[in-house]
Amino acid sequence: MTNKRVGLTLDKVLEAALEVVDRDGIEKLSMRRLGAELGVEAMTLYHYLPNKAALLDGLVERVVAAVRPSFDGPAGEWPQHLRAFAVAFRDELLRHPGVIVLIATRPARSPAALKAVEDTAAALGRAGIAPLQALRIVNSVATFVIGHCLAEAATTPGHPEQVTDDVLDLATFPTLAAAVEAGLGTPADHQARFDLALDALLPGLCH
Amino acid sequence: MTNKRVGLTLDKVLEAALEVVDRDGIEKLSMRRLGAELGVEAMTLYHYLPNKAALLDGLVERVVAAVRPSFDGPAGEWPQHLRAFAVAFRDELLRHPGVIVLIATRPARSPAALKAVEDTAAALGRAGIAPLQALRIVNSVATFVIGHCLAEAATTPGHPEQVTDDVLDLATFPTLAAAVEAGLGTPADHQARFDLALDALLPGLCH
DNA sequence: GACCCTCTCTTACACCGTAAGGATCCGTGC
DNA sequence: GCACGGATCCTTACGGTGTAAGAGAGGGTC
Repeated sequence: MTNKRVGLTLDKVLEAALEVVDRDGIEKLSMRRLGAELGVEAMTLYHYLPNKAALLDGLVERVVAAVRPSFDGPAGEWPQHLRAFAVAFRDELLRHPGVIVLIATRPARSPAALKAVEDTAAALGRAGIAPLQALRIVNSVATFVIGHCLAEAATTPGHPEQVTDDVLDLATFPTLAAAVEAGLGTPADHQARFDLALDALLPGLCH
Repeated sequence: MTNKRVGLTLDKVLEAALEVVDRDGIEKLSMRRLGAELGVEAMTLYHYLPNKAALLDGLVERVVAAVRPSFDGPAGEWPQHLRAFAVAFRDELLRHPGVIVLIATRPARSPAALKAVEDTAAALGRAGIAPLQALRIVNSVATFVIGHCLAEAATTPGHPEQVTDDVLDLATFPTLAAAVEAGLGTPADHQARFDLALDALLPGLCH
């Protein structure tokens, strides 16, 4: 109709898509809605993307690329390196809850993501760990964070139905009820669970 | 058209749905297709289910209920209990790869699932662990298994594009290339990674 | 037979991803 | 100047989705 140039860019498209997902959830991200968000018809987006799968892949890449672990200790202390990565990864995932399932589902294979993995694994290699074992360690930490964040985001405030759902039957589920009473499912609990498991996993991975 | 009674049941519907997912993948599960599978129109299914979400929840419940950890050691050795649960859970998830993402996304809140959690947590409680801590431990193991299986199923043969994708550039990703050469991404590697992380996690959770 | 409840179907609506092709704009070469 | 060509945007259309609304058939009970 209007046919006015909007000055679109793949980057702008992805940014708008991430905005939609963060605001309305992943299930509300459609080509038509994203187009409307950008003041453009849905089909216009296909000038920047071959299909919707590429859009989702772009979101994954964008979020993964934003993970910036900050650890400036000596290169030899790779457990701390892994911990910094895990913490930074979780922080970024929780910033974009709707994208977590995408990350869990379509592993990032972009050069940037592969480079991050390669660098971390190479650091382990310099500590005398064989490549296969190094990648198992890195992947273990990554999948742990993803699994944790999926659970955390699924029971985080704003999401439908908490663990503390309806009244938990004290008689049939006493332990569960007591745990909910003690704070199960709260943000602090998620943080504590993350720390608990990470502190268990990391030392163990250094056999 | 035919309007013949088929003798449908919620159980039969769920079973057929699981069959479709196992055979064709979760994205091919639609009400119309499921109806066709059962010799019925799509809308007929709504006599057994309020909506599609309930169908997916039913699938989750069905798969979760099939997890039957077998450990007959003394009740006190709860780390072995948790290990048996983790192994049985993974086995069942890998039997239904299409359902994993559902399980990761919509936590099971059925009485049966809650009872399984309650029982495990209660066992930890008998070992002197506080309810909140017990549930953190149980949840840590569960989310770990889910995260691992998501990654495993996403790179399992039959799924699109392996890690060993195109030729991995030996120059830019030497560690990665070496790991792939050594068997990264094979079923044996996934098993090894699962064992590695589980052996790291469990002793650590017993602080 | 009359009734009612259970089961099934038909129709319809609003949404989805995207294939195909037309319209407009703009930079470049003549 | 002007024509051309590619980049950008739109329109239309097709087959798919979940599901709301209501019609109609089957079988059990009075």
